This record gives sequence, structure tokens and C-alpha cells, in this order.
Amino acid sequence: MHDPSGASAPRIPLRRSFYERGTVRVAKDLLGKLLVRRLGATVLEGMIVEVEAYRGNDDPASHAYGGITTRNRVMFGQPGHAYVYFTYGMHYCLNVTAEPIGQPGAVLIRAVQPSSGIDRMMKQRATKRIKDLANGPAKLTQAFNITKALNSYDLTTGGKLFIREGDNPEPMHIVSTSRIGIRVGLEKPWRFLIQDNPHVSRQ
DNA sequence: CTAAAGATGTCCT
DNA sequence: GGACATCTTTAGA
Repeated sequence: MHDPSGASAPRIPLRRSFYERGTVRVAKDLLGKLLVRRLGATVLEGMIVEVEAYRGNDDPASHAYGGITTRNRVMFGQPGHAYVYFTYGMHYCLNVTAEPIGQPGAVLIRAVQPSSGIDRMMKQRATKRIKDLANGPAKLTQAFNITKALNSYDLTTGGKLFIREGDNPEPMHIVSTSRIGIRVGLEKPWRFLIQDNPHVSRQ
């Protein structure tokens, strides 16, 4: 089928099967995808350029390491849902759940490269530099107006929040490093970013 | 019930 | 490179 808009990828959300895989694999595959947020008639979009994988059992840095709690229960549920948590008394962070039901796993979205709705993001962030709009896990939730209200939201319905393929996917080099802001689990190289992309939180 | 840490961002020197 | 804001969640008494 020919898409009259010229886009090479349909504007539909990634399927459940994308998320129902190992957390690390899902994390790598999320790079280059587009995070989409609908705010009424406004649509905010940005390419995912940096992520981190967290899972349970063998990962002491994960919120799910100590077993299920009120906060982390979404990580144990159906894959393809948003896990949004509040931290440092003022910040929200967005994760997407992975792994089959009953097995905890989530990918922290650490940075996106804004592509649509930039004016709106600037209002929400009080910044005019595009590079500073969403180059950090709490910066992007502020730019995209993502709060605890979206915790457990289903990302496969194409509603207020979802992830889709990029319009013009380009070849990219993926770099892996130790995760940021944790004190344990530093030996696992589960932070993934697009090499040389200026919109990541740190090089 | 109480205490301490936290998957951070911003401003300052 | 370091201080600090700010408060939920969690673990432990």
C-alpha cells in the first residue's frame, strides 16, 4: 500500500509483541523510535536517543529487585504499559514495561530528540534551547507533560501516549555504557544511546 | 511510626 | 565540581 503522506512508516503504535521480549533487547530496539504524546489537538513527538534497561531478580539497581510493591507493580504486569514514578520530591520518570506478564522489566526513557510540538515543549519547560528540552529522564516528562496520571497507561492503543516507528529511519551506531544515577548494578552495561547524537543527557 | 534514600535538575562557584 | 530543593516510597523498629 502506498502512503499518500510519503511517510515510510505508519503512524500506529508498536504492538504488544514488541514489548513482550527481554528488557535489554527491547531497550536497544527503542532507539530511533518516536515517542508520541497527544495533548488535546496538540501532538508532541520526539525520537528516542537514550534508554536504560532495568529488570528484576538479577538486577540490584531495579525497583523490582526486592519483589512486588505498590509502586513497582506495573513492572510485573502486561508488557507495553507506562511505568511512571516520582522521585527526588519533584521529578517524574517514564519507563515502558517489557517481559511477559509476571516477569518484571522496564526501560527508562532517558532522552528524546524533539521533532514535533516544540513550541508547546518550550512552554512546559521554560527553555528555548531545543537541546535542553528533553535531554534527561525528568526533563522529557516535563516537556511531554507526563505525570503519575499516566502510570500503567497502555501504550498499544494509540491514545494519549504511545511509541511508533520513525518516519525516516537512518542507520545508527548504538553505544552501551553503565547506567547513570545508581549505586549498584554498575557492572551491567545497560544504558544505550545513539552515538554522537547531541540530544542525549551525557556523552 | 520514623528515618533515610532516591533511575534528577538547576543554580552557583 | 558541588550544594540544594523537595516529598514519596520503602525498610525497619
